[in-house]
Amino acid sequence: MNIGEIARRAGVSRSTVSYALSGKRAVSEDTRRKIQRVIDELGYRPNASARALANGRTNTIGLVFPPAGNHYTGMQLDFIGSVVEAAAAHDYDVLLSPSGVDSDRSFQRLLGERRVDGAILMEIRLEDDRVDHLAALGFPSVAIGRTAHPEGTWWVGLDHTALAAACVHHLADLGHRRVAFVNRPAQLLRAGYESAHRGLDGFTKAAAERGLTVRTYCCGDDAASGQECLERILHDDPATSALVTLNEAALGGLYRGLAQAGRHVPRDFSVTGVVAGRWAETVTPQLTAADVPAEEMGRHAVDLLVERIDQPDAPPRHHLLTPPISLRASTGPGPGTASVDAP
Amino acid sequence: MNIGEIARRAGVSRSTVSYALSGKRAVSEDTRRKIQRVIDELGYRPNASARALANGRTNTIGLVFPPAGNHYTGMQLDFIGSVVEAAAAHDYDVLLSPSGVDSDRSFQRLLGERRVDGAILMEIRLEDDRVDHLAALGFPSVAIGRTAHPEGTWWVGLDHTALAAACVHHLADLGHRRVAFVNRPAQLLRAGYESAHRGLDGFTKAAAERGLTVRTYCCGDDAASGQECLERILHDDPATSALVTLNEAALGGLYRGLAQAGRHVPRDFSVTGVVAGRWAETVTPQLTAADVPAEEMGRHAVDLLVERIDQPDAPPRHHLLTPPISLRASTGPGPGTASVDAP
DNA sequence: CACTTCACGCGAACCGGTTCGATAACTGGT
DNA sequence: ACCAGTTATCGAACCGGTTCGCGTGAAGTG
Repeated sequence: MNIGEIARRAGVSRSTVSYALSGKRAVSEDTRRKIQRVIDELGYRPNASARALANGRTNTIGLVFPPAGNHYTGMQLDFIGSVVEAAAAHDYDVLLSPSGVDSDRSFQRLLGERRVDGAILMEIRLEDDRVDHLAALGFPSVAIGRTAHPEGTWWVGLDHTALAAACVHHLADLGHRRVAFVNRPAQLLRAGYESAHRGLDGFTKAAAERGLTVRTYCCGDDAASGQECLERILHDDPATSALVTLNEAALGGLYRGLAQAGRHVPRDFSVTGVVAGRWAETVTPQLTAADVPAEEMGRHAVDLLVERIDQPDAPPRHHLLTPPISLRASTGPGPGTASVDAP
Repeated sequence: MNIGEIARRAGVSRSTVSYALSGKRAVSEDTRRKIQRVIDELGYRPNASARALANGRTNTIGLVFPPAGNHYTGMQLDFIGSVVEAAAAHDYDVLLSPSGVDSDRSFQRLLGERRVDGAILMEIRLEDDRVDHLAALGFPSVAIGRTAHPEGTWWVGLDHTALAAACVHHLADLGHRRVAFVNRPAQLLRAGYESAHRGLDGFTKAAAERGLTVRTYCCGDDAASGQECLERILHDDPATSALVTLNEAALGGLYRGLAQAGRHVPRDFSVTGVVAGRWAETVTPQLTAADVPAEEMGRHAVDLLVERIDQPDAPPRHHLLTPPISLRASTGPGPGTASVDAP
C-alpha cells in the first residue's frame, strides 16, 4: 500500500505515479487513468510522514494554548473550534500544544522537531518570550493578542483598551459614578497578560476622564471566586453601582453574589464587560457586553498564518478588532438618575 | 542541523549518533559525551517526520471531535484539555480532527495518510459507522461513549441510563409527580447519539417505574432554545414541577425561562440533570446534577488508547463511569409535599 | 601465543514519498 | 531522410532518521 506497490500494479515507475498525483509534470491520459484505477481499487493514500519529510512541509499548524491548570473559558473553546475549521479549509491539520509549566519542552517538540509549519499563540503577554523566541528564529507564527512592541510581528488581537473604555463610557453615560473592575486572576496580571493589562489600562484612563470613582479587583477564573469578589466589592464600597469584567468564567459567580446581596440587575446594579456573545446570552439577565468575536479571530489567525507560511518574506500583517457593545439587559440607569418611569 | 551534521562534527557515523540518542546499543561514555556536547551546542532535535517515517510511529493521537456547527459545551472543552494533558504525559501530541459534514475526508487524512497512531472518537452514536470502520481496520481507537454493541471495542463512557434514572429517583423522592426531560437537539437524537438515547431511555423507564407523568423535549444547544423549550414545557403542562436535562448549553436558557415564568428555583420548580461540575456551579441557584467527570474520562481514554497502541493484541477494555449526583441548590420538595417550613 | 569473546563503531539498506536529469518515442518542417 | 522540439516515462538521488550485519581492536582464556 505504498507508492511503489501502486507503480508496480499499474506497470509504471514510482515517479510517474507521483507526477500523476501531483500534476507537476504531464502524464498521458491513458496512464493517469490506469494509475487512478489501481489507486481506487486499493484505497491508496500517500503517507503523510514521508511526504512531509520529502518536501519539508507537514501541513500542520500548532495551536499553543494555555495550560489546563487555568480554567478554559468559552471564548477559548469557540476560538479553538474556528481555528480547526479554518485550517481544514486551507488543508491544514491542527496540533494542540499545551504551553504548560514546561513550555520549553512543548515548544521544542513543535518547532525543534519540525512537527508544524507554523504556530498560533494564545494568551499573549506584554513581554512574551515565546513571541520573541519565534521572531528570532523567523518561524512563522501569529499571536492572539499583541505584545508591548508588536511592530514587525504578526498578530490578531482585540483592542482591550478601547473595549474597556467603551464599557466605562457606557456606564458613565447611564449615570454611574462608582464602578468596579473585575480583572483576570492576579497571577495572570502579574505575569503580564495582555488582555488583563490593556483592559485595566483602558478602564482606568476612561474612568479618570469621566471622573468616576473606581476600584479594581483581580478574580479567579471560576464561579466561586466571582461570588467572593463581588462580596469584596460591596464590602469595600457599598455604594458601587456597576462593574466591568473581563472575566468570563467568573460572570456566573458575580451574578450570584449580586443576587445574594439583594441587588437586582439592572435596577440596582449594572454589569458589563468583554465576553463571548454566546456566553453573554447564557446568563440572566443577558449581559450587555462587547462580544468577543472568537470565530472571526480564529479565521483571521489561520489566514494570516497560512499567508505567512506560503510567503516567508511577506511584510508583517495584523488585525485589531474592536467589536461594538451589544446592548442586552444587564445595564440600566445609575443611582440618582432621573428615569422615565420614575415618579 | 540534521543527524549527519552532528555526526560529522562529532567525528562519528550517523548510526552512532542515533544509537547514542536512543540507547538501543551500547556507546562508549567518551563518544556519547562528545556527541552530546555537539548536540547541546547546536540545539539539535531529531526531525519528527523522518523519525515517524523510519519507525512507523508518529507519536500523535487524533481527537475526532464534533463539527463546529454544533455549539461546543463546557464538558467538551474540559475533555479536550484533559486529553491533551494526558497525552503529553505519555509523550504524545494531539491532532484535532473535525468530524464535520465530510467526515470521510478527515478520516482519510488521519488514518489513510497515517498522521496518527490512534484516535479518540467523541460524540458516539448507537450505530456508529466510524467505530465499525475502525474496528474493521483494526486501527487503535477509543470511543467516548458506547455503541449499541460495544462488545469487543475499546471505550470509556458515562452510564447515561443510570444517571438519568438517578435524576428521576431524586425528583420522585422529593415528591415531584410531573417531570419534563430536556434532551439534546432533535437532529442529534435522530442521528442516534448515544447520550441522547440512553439518557432518554433511563429517564423514561425510571419515570414509569415511579409512576410519574412525563413529557420529553428536544432542545437546541443554546440559551435561546432553552428558554423557548421551557416555555413549551409550561405551556404543554403548567403543572410540571421539575425537569431533568442533558443539555448543558441550554441550561442558562431554561433558568431564564423559569425566571420569566415567575417560577422560583427550587421553591416552585426543581432542575437537575447531567452537566459538567464546573458549569453546574456557574448558574444560580447552583445545579444539583450528576457531574460529568470530563477530566477523568479524558485521562482514561488516553491511557486506554496508549495501552492499545503499545500492545495491539490486548483484549478490549473499557470504563463505564457513574458519577453520583452532587446535591446543590436547584432541587427541592415537590408541590403538595408537607415541608418543614410549611404553615 | 593462538583463540574466543566482547565492546564499539561503521557502512549500507530501508522507511515512502518528491524531484531532477536523461532517454526514448513521436511530431512537424525542410 | 534528417534534425529540432515536444511529450511521456524512467532511474537515481535525496529528505533525515533507524536498524541490521560486519569488522576491528582490546580484553580474557587455556
